[in-house]
Amino acid sequence: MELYAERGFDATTVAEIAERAGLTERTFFRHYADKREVLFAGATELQELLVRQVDQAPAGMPAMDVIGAALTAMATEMFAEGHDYARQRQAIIMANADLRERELIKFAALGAAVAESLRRRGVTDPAASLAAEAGIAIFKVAFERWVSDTGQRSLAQLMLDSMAELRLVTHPEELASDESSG
Amino acid sequence: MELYAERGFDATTVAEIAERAGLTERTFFRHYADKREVLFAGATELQELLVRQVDQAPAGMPAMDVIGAALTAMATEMFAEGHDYARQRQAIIMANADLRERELIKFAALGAAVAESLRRRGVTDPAASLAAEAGIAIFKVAFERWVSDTGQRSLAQLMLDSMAELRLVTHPEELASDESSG
DNA sequence: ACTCTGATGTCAGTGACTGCCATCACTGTA
DNA sequence: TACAGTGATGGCAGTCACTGACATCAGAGT
Repeated sequence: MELYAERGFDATTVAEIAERAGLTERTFFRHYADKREVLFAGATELQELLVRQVDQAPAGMPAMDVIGAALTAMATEMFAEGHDYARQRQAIIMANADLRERELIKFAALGAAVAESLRRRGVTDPAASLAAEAGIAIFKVAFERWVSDTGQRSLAQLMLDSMAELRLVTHPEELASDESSG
Repeated sequence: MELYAERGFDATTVAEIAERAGLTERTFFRHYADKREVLFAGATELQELLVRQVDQAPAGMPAMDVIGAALTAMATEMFAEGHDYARQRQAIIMANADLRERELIKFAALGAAVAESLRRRGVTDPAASLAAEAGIAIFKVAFERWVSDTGQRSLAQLMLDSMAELRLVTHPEELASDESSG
């Protein structure tokens, strides 16, 4: 992380990382599948947490409500890791095309895992996929705001906001008077 | 494409591709940014077509309707490339993690471009992003079905189906009697 | 014949990643 | 203590994607 922040991702060699970490290049690749994985090590925990939330949601709850509850729960529990750390990591990721790719694959894996969890709840197949994708979209928007924001609002709150906005988009006939002000 | 299909993506070296194509390895990299790009060369055209459709949609049309019209138009115009070719390419892509990553980045670029196009129409920022993401989700589901299907139904029809299903997920209160039968 | 330009070939190099084998710390067993 | 097994690590050589620098060559214009 230090080296990536100092000189950028591309300009950092695995040999340098290994040296700074006090181990061999060979050993580095035994811990991380590739150079990028250093930045995405926590993604699996995040996925497990989200899936657990969906699995444990009360039966009969509508799919999007389950998603919403899981997302806000994740936002509260998970991102105690710190706003600054998340921001630095995100800056590194956004500065490099390969890292952006890897981030997308992580999101996709998240979506797939959530969809599978929804299916376990009895949600039918297209609905499960679409609800999961919508959830990921909500998460992306909220997370992006949280990172680029000065840090005033909590990730959980931003998650709720972005969820409400998705409803506005897909249910335009429900809107009262919000259209002209947004 | 031949080599990828014959012996797999990983087992195919750029040197082999260059030899089969009758050119140098160096020249290959002048045409394609990397080894994967061979399979995604057509993605830019697809993106331009989609953006053009959104840009040219009548003013005042709701965002999701614009997306829907653009997607079906794209489905009709674009995928005259052939079902078999698309299926072979998709098999190659799904068999390799790096290729799946690249596909996701292409989808993300598509989404970003569509969102930008929606913003040019005056759609406000969160709505534009979310509508675009929803459009991509619709496209993914429809495309996946089209590829894995025996080829009976057109991509355009599958696109309409998946779009209707997204509405069902996000507007559960509208459903008439479909829930128990799906 | 000359020049300019763009596409290609040639060559050497960097760096990510892998396979193979030796080493070493640690654990359980006699 | 001695011994064997196991898991993590180091060391080393190799493959291969990808890049930069330079030479070459074909075609267009003059």
